[in-house]
Amino acid sequence: MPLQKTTPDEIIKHSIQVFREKGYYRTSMSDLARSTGLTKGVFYHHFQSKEEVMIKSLNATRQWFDHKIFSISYDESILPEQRLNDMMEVLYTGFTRYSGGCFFANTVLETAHVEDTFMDEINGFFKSFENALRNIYKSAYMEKELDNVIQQIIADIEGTIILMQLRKDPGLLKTSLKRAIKLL
Amino acid sequence: MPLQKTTPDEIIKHSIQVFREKGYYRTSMSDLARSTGLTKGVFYHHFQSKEEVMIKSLNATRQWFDHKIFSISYDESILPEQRLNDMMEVLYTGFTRYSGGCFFANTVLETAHVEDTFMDEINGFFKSFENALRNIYKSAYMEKELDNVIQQIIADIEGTIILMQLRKDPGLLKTSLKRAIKLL
DNA sequence: GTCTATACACAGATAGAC
DNA sequence: GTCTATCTGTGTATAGAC
Repeated sequence: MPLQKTTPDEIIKHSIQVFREKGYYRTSMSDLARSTGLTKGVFYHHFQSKEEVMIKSLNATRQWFDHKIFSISYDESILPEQRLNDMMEVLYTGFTRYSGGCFFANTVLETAHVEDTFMDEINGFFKSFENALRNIYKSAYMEKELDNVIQQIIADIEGTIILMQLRKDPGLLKTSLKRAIKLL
Repeated sequence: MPLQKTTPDEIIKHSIQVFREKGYYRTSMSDLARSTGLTKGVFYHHFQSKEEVMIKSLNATRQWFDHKIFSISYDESILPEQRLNDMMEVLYTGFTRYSGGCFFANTVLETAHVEDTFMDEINGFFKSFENALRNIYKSAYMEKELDNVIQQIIADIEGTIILMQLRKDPGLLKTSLKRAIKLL
């Protein structure tokens, strides 16, 4: 079994960070290759196109959110209030530990009016986000009002992530997440 | 007095729309020229660089918001509730009449981690937005809570504009603006 | 003033030496 | 597998004919 210096997973991990910061169009294949210490030639040995790297980056990020964050919502052994607290805590880390804000929001704004190549992955993320919140807030709101509250929370968080990057102040996100907790 | 086929104002007006939809980096000088029916050569006769066109586009948009929307907040001859209603009505139009969402939010996410060329214009817009809201909500909230409410409203609106473009449903923005009105 | 041609850099992607 | 060289397209920007 031969040793492999660079696994696809490792390349994707670095690519995610570059895409998050620079965006899809502004990121070049050289940028992606360099971020893992590879040359373009080697990089193209692992992936066929920039589009493929992007889709796999979005998908890996989506899976990370599903497993590490949204899954908390469905752990019935814990009280809803505590689940929400835990989820918001990890959400904060997910959006601030590395720079670049929300990978999916960035990609919507960048590509929505140019191509719909990435819409499936993006829609999947926001559906999961919605469902996770819905599962927690459903006990506190009637069906009609529930949609509105979920919408408000996600909008507040995503909007705050914009302001956070503008002001370079992660503290803003903390207060946004507190507003969400207050709504339960 | 010679007739001029294309005024700088007209070029900027078209450029704004292209930038809003495609983003700064994805937009080429050919795109900008074509949007006003000019060739690249003529276009470069009017503007020196893409950066210059972008800054003038942001600035013109900022002035439009100042004059047409934010100014409503300071018209003391009208009741605060009515001023807020009017402002939200025009805000809705400003963000939905043409596609591309919020020019400034788009540009923050696209450029914030690449260059700070446009940060002055962007910061100016959000400061004006904040001040206009502050002037209306100041009577309803104590200084400490006021900041939080303003932050929440802007984040809600900007976040909703993302979701609106994802779902292609302008109705979402209507409900977001209603939430803002409810907070007064 | 307007258009054509073009310089130059860099993008995505491929070929082929080692 | 890794690297270098290269193809092809397109980007920003400029020069110069008309």
